[in-house]
Amino acid sequence: MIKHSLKGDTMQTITIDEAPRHVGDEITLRGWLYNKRSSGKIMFLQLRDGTGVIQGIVTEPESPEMFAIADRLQRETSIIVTGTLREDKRAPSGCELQLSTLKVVHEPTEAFPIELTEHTPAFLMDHRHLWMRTGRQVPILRIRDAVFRALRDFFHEKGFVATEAPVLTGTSVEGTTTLFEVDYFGEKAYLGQSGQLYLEATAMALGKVYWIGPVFRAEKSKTRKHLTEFWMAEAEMAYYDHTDNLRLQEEMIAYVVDAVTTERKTELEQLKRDIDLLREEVTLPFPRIDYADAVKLLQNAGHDVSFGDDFGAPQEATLGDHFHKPVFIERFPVNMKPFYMKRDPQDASRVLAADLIGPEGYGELIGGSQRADNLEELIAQMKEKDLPLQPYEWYLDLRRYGSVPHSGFGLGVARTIGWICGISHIRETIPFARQLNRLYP
RNA sequence: UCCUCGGUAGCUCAAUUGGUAGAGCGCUCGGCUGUUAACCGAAUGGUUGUAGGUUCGAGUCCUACCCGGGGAGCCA
Repeated sequence: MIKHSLKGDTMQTITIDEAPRHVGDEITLRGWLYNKRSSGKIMFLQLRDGTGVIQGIVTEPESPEMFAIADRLQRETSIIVTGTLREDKRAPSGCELQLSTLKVVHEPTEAFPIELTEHTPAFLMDHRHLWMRTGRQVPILRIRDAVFRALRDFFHEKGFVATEAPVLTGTSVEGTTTLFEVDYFGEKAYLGQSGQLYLEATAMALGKVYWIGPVFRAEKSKTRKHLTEFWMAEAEMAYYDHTDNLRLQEEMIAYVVDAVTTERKTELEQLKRDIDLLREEVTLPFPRIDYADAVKLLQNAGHDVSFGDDFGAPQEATLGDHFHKPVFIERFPVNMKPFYMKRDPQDASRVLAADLIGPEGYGELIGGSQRADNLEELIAQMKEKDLPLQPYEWYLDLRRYGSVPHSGFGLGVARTIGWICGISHIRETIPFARQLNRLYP
């Protein structure tokens, strides 16, 4: 609400999501014409403003001039309307606006390209800047906002400090083949694919830290689960061991789902998401399964996997279906994972790492581990992977000056949003997806 | 990089064995006082992805290339 009369009577400007609280009031709405239907001398204007869609009514006998103007308006004309709100079962949203004034702000010069009927994904992605105004896209992006806010609230309540990792880096965490290279004043630099190493340093300064930021992977992946630029929520905690790490992760997921299903219930319903199922999936604790047991489970389910294999999409789907919940796969063989993970003291062939596999086929939501904190062990692990020590001297310093047990993880935000929304492709979870064949718009 | 499917009107798709390229939607016009992606009627709309080949004749068959969808691998 922008202006409020003390008498509560005239010309309040409200947003559409506030409409149910203003039934009987004369109000102003500012938005865009989403669609138009008419039957002879009565016209139904579907108005959207980013918070929702509401129906406006114009009839010819009562207001012939306004009817004539409304009659010629195309979809996505920007308009400001005033009128009286009233309940009506026949209206799509349960209430509607009897228009008293209609002001045209801008009329489109051409027909709006996004029709309300079917389009191909390629066409929609080419028109992403316009597609995002329509249908499911508005609720999805509002849920994205709620997910980000829930993550920040969670970390704040847990005493974490928000921090940042640099996007431009001179070294890579896991190989340069998947890095975007940029020219940095004649030197090679790369767009960061993880903030983890930097967050380890920051955690030694601040205790518990997190950042939510973009990371970049130059992988030529063409799947519903991959983007080349995506947002990760990464956390790093001093004095947290592997068990503490998993407990924090599951609490975070449950917190986010609880917050989003409460705050964005309307949007989830618009997406036809089964909210009860979603809430049931995140009851704590999440199952934990040893990597070796996961291999056996998959073998019994008919998968051709053996110890030492990474799990592909079909295997992840089987695990998700088996538990009907997010499930931690823990203690992977060392050769499957990067150099910085801590070896399991009980079995040096395994690392204290866990991936969180989402239910319903959404794949890996989180990858995390306890980090190697002993200098000699870390150097030995780097040598096993043929990594040069020099670029990592600053990282090794963290093990030279007051090293402590510490753990962390990275959450794929887009995949999490895709799972919460129940949509099949994560390109719809970000305003402007960057993919193998997609750099426009 | 590999597998697979596809490219025909602005959009989504059809077109029999190789034989006159069509429909729905959108835009435009007309009709309808409760529409729900409204409905009904009319009109508009084409270098069939590109290049070459076979043929009396190619959207259809052949070759090469380009672009895209889905999936795999890799990963979050």
